[in-house]
Amino acid sequence: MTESLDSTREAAWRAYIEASQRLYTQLEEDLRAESNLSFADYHVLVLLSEAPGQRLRMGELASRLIFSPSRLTYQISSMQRRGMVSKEPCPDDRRGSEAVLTAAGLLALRDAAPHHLASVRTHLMDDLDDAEVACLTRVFGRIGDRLRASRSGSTTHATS
Amino acid sequence: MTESLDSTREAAWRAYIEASQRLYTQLEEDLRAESNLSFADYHVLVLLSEAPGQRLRMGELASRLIFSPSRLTYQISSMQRRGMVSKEPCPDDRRGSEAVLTAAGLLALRDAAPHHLASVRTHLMDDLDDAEVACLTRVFGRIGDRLRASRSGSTTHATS
DNA sequence: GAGCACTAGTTAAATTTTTAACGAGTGCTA
DNA sequence: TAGCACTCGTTAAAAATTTAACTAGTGCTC
Repeated sequence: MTESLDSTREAAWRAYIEASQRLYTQLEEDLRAESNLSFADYHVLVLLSEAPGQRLRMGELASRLIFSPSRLTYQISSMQRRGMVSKEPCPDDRRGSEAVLTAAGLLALRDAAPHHLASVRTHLMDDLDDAEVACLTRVFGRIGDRLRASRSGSTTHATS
Repeated sequence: MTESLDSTREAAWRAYIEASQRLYTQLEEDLRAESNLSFADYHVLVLLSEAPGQRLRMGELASRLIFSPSRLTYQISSMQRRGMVSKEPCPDDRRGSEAVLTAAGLLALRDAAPHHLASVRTHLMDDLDDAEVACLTRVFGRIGDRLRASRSGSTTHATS
């Protein structure tokens, strides 16, 4: 199966894909153990806590999380059951609704954050020197930008 | 929420986590569109194709895929239904079984590989210069090693 | 201002993944 | 060689995710 990826790049690809998977698994496990939150829960809490009014439209939240609409509906209603967010109809667009961070949600985030960030440090960041950090930021920033752009363009018009 | 991760590293972490998620989503989508395979299907096919006798013990396969045992059972039985693998009892250990690549499975891999690798190139590798490739290999190789090691150790003995 | 294409989000069903419990086999120890 | 702790992998039920309709609302165009 030696096709179209030189061996240097293939090694990079394999190292990346394996380590990413392991890292994600480990972070989820730590988060669950320390705070009883999933990675998605945590991410929702962070995004809402940073948003003006600590609230976001469902669609906006979905696109930032890279979640499908229906997945987000499920995610938010689960967090609603657990008291971390509430949902309010959107004032200017009666189709829409917004997810709002509750006091309990903010509390949960404040409790979880130190552990989670420590976990990110131990499993990833403490291993990296400054040049490597810069490299990751540059590489993944660029790739994220390109993917974000290609995805927003692709639905609208056909390939031709 | 400024705790325990300096802003440079926080930026790296955010860029990484977003781009990784987007990349994974994009690759899955491409793979499914071109070959009607999931990322997991493809990965199983690669591992089996490279294994001696094109066969692997369930446990071995699970640990390489970073899958839980039950998830692998499901994954393999799904691929079995689609004719890509078969399952045989393990000769030396009557508890065990091995997954074996079928001719159709190998065919499916050969069909899918060029498209998939092209997709890895377009969405990731073509953007990287040699220094960046080296950086990724080094960083993720190291992190993967550490996570692999910590995980195998952790079940056996307690923290003390 | 009626018709219509499009957007926002939800719901229902099917699929996948996790969690927990289990059946069978191994291999050590007494 | 009986007992027992442990491993291998599967199964069953619960939870999460995807896929495919579908409801309601928007905002154009005529």
